[in-house]
Amino acid sequence: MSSPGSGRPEGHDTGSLVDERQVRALPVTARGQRTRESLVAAARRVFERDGFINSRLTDIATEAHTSIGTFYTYFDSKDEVFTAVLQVAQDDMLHPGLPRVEEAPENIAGVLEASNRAYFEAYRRNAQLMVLLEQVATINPDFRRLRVERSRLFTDRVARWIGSMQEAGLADRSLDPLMTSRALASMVSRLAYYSFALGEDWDVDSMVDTATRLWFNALGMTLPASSPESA
Amino acid sequence: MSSPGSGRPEGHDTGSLVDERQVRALPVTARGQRTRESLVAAARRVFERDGFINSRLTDIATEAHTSIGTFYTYFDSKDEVFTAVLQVAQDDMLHPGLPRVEEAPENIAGVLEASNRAYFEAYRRNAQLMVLLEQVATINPDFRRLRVERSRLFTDRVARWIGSMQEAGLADRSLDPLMTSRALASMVSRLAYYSFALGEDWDVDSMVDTATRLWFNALGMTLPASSPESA
Amino acid sequence: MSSPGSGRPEGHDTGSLVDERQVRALPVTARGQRTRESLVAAARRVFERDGFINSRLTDIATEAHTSIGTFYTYFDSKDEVFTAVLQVAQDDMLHPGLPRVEEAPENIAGVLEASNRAYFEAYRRNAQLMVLLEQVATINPDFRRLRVERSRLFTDRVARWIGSMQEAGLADRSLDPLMTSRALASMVSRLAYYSFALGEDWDVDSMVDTATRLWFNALGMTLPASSPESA
Amino acid sequence: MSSPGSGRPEGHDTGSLVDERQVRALPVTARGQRTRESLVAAARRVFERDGFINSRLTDIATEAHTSIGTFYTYFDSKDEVFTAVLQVAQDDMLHPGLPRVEEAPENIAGVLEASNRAYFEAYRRNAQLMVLLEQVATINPDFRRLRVERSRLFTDRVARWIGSMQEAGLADRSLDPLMTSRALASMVSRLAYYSFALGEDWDVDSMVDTATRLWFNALGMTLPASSPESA
DNA sequence: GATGAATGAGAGTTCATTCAT
DNA sequence: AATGAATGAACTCTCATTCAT
Repeated sequence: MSSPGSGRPEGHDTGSLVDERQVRALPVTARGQRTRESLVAAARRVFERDGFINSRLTDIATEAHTSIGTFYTYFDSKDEVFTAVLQVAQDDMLHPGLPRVEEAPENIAGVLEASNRAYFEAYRRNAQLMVLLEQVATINPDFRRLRVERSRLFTDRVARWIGSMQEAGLADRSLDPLMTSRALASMVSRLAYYSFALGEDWDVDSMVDTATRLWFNALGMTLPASSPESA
Repeated sequence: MSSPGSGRPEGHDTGSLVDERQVRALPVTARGQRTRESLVAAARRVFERDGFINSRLTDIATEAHTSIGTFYTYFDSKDEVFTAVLQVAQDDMLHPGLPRVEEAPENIAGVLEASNRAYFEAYRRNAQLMVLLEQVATINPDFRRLRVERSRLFTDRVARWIGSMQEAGLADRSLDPLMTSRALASMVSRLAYYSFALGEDWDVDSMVDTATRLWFNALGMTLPASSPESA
Repeated sequence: MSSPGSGRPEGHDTGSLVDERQVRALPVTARGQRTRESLVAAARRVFERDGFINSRLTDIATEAHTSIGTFYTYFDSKDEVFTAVLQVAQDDMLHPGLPRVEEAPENIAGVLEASNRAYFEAYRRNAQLMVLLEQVATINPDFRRLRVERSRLFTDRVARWIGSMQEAGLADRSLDPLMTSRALASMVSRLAYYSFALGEDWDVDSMVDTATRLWFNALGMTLPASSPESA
Repeated sequence: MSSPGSGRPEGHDTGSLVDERQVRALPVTARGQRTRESLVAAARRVFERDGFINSRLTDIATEAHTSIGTFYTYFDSKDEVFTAVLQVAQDDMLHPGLPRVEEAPENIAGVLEASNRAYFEAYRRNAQLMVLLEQVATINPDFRRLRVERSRLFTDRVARWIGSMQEAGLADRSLDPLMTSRALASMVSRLAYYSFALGEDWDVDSMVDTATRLWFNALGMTLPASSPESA
C-alpha cells in the first residue's frame, strides 16, 4: 500500500519533476490553450528528436504548425518551454511509495517490488525525456538544482525508512541511512538509464527482480520468497 | 592484492578513458609540444570553468596565451581538444583491480575496499572533468559510446568475478552477474558524483565504508572483520 | 521566321540559362518578395563589380540595405543567390531560332542574321554577367554542367539544321554536323566575349555581318543578297 | 613549312604563354634548383587536382616534400608559382606557323592542317593546365591581360595572312581580316576546350579535318583534296 | 492572437604570410 | 637554405529574439 503523501511528485534519484507554480498565466481562450498545448507537444517531440542543445525554436514552431512569433506569445525562452514539457510529464513519473516498517516482511518485499516496477515502467515510457533532462541538468544549474532537490525528497524518505528498519532490527545497523538511500536509489535509476536510454534493453521483470533483491541484500534483509526461513 | 593486468585502463561505470591512438601527429619540435600542452591545459581550465557547451575556442586560445590560429594548428575542433584533455587525465583514472576468488575473505574485503578508495580519490581529483564528460556524453554520441564501451570493460570483469564467486558458493546465486555488476558499479560512481560533483561533500572514509559494505551485503557475502555480529 | 518551340530557353554556346525549378519557396509576403528582389539585384551589382570569388556576402547584404541575417533568410549560400541572379537574367538571354530548310535562301540569310544580331545584343546587355558565369563555371562543376547542358540544347538544334541543309544539297556534306555546330556556335559566342567582355568593342553591325558571312561560307552556302559576286 | 619567327611563343586564342623575364633570380646552387623545380612540379599537380582557387600553398609544399617556409624562399605568392608553372609548359604550347601566300594551294592546305593538328595535340597534352589558365584569367586581370596579349600576337599574324590572301584574290574580300582571324582562332581553341577539357572527347583526326575544312570554307577557299578543281 | 521578416552578436574556421630557430 | 610554429584578419553561418503588420 502506498505511504501517506505519495501524491507529491518525487522520483528515484533523477526526480524529473517540476515546480508547480506556473511561470506565466495560462491562456484564457480555448484556442490559446490549444495552441499552447500543441507547442508543448511539439517541443517534446523536437527535444527528444534533436536534443535540447541542437533543437531550434523555429523547428518547434514549425512542428506545432504555428509561427515563431506565436511561440513567443506563450513562452519566453527555450528553458521555459522545456519546463512546460517537464510539467506535462511529471504526473506520469509519480510512483507508489515505500513499504511501512510495521508491514509484514512478505508485504515489504511485495510493495518494494511494486515500487521498483512502477519506476522502471515510468522510466521506460519517458526514457527519451529522462535523457533530455540529463542533458539539460548538465548545462543549466537551475534544472540541476531542481533535479537534486526533487531526488532529495525521495532519498530523504528512503533514509527515514531505512532508519526505522534499522531501529526495528530489520536492517544492517552499520549502514549510514542517507548515503545508503542515495546509493540504492542511484542503483535503480542507473539500471533504468542503461536499459532504456543506452539501449541495453533488459527484460523489465529481470530488472525488477535484480533491483529488489539487491536492495534487500544490501540492507541486510532477505526475500522470503527465495529463502522462506529468513526474517 | 591486485589482479594481473590491472594496468589496462578501466573505470567504475563512468570510465572516462580515451582511445589511445593519437588523433593527429604530435608536433615535432619541443616548442610545438609545449604549445600543445599549454592549449590542453588551458582547455581543461576553460571547460571546467564554463562547461563544454558554453566555452569558446577563443577563450581557450587566450587562456593559453596563443592565437586562435595556433589552436587550429593542433586541433581541428572543440571535440578534438576535449579528447586530448581526457587523454591527459586518463592515467590518473586507472584503478586497481578486483580481488581473486581464492583470496581469503579478509583479503577480499581489503582489496575491494582499496579499489573503492582509489576510485573515490581519483574521482575527487578529477571531479570537474567527470562532470564535463557527463555533459559531453549527453551531447555527442561518440563520447557517449566511448563512455559506454569503457565502462563495459570494467563491468564485464566484475560480472566474471561475481560469476566465479557464485560458483564457489561465496555469493548469492540468484543474482544475474552482469546486471548486478552494472548496478553495483553505478552505485559507486553515482555516490562519487553526488559527493564530489554535486557538492554533497561526504567524508571519503564513510563513502568507502558504505560502498564496500553495500557490495558485500548485496552479493550475499559478509564482512567478517568489521562487524562479525551483523546480518 | 522563327522555328517552332523557340520559346524554350536556349543559348549560343554560353547558354547562361538556369534550371527553372525554384531552389526554395519564395517569400509569402509582399515585403519579403521586395527584400528578396533587392538582394538579388544587389548580388548582381556586387558580383559584377567584384567578381564572384572576391565578393562577400556582407557586401551583398549591405548593398541591399539589409543585414546578413536577412540574406540567409532567403539564400543558403553564395551559389544559391548566384543561381537566382541567373534566373532573373535568363529571360533576356532567349533568342530567336534558326531558319528552316525550306526557307528561300534570301530568308535564310535574313533569319540567321537576325538570330546573330539578337544574340550579340543580348550578350552586350548582359556582358558582365556572362563574364561572371564564365568565372563561376571554372570553379563550380554544377554551374559548368549547367552551362554545357544548356549550350548542348542549342548546338544539337543547329546540328540537326545543318544535317537537313546537307541532305537538301544546300551545305557542304563533308562536314560533321555536331562538331561543326559546336565550332560555329563557339565562334559567335567568343566574338561576343572578346568584344563586350574583354573590351575589343567592335561595331555590332560588323560583328553580325562577319559572323553571318562566316557561317554561310563555312557551311558552303552563299549570301546572294549582300555580295553576289563573292566566292 | 614553318613561317619565320615561329620560335616565338604564340597561341591559338588561348595563348597560354608567359612573359619570359624571370620574376626573381633563379637559385644558384644545384640543390636550390632542384627544390624550386620540385615546387613547380608539385604546384602544377596540386593546381590541376584542386584548381587554382581551391589549392593551398601548404599542399603544394607538402606535395613537394618541403616546408611552407621553403616555398617562400622561392616564390612570393600563389600567382608567382603559377607563372612559373606556365613558363615550364610554354615550350610545349609552341606551334608551327601559317602557310605563306606564295605557297601552292596544296601546301597551304597541308601546312594549315599540320598547324591545327599541332595545336590540338599540344592542347590535349596540357588540357588541365589550359582549364586552369581559364580559371585564373577570370580572376586575375594580370593573367587575363597576358592571355589576351599572347593570343593577339597570333591573331594579328593570322589577320595579316588573311589580308594577303585577300589581296592575292585567294580569300573572300568582304571579310574583316582581324575579326575573322579572331573568330577562326576562337573556333579552334573552343573545339579543343570542349573535347579535352569538358570531356567531349572527339577523335583528333576528325577535329583536325573539321577545323581545317571550316577555315577554308569560311575564308572562301577550297580544299584541293576534297574538290581538285578549286582555286 | 498570429504572423514571419528582420536583426546582428557571436561563434567557428581558413590560410597566406611572417619569422625565430 | 630549410623548417614549421605562430598569427589574425577575413570570412561564413546560426539562431534567439524583436516587432511591424
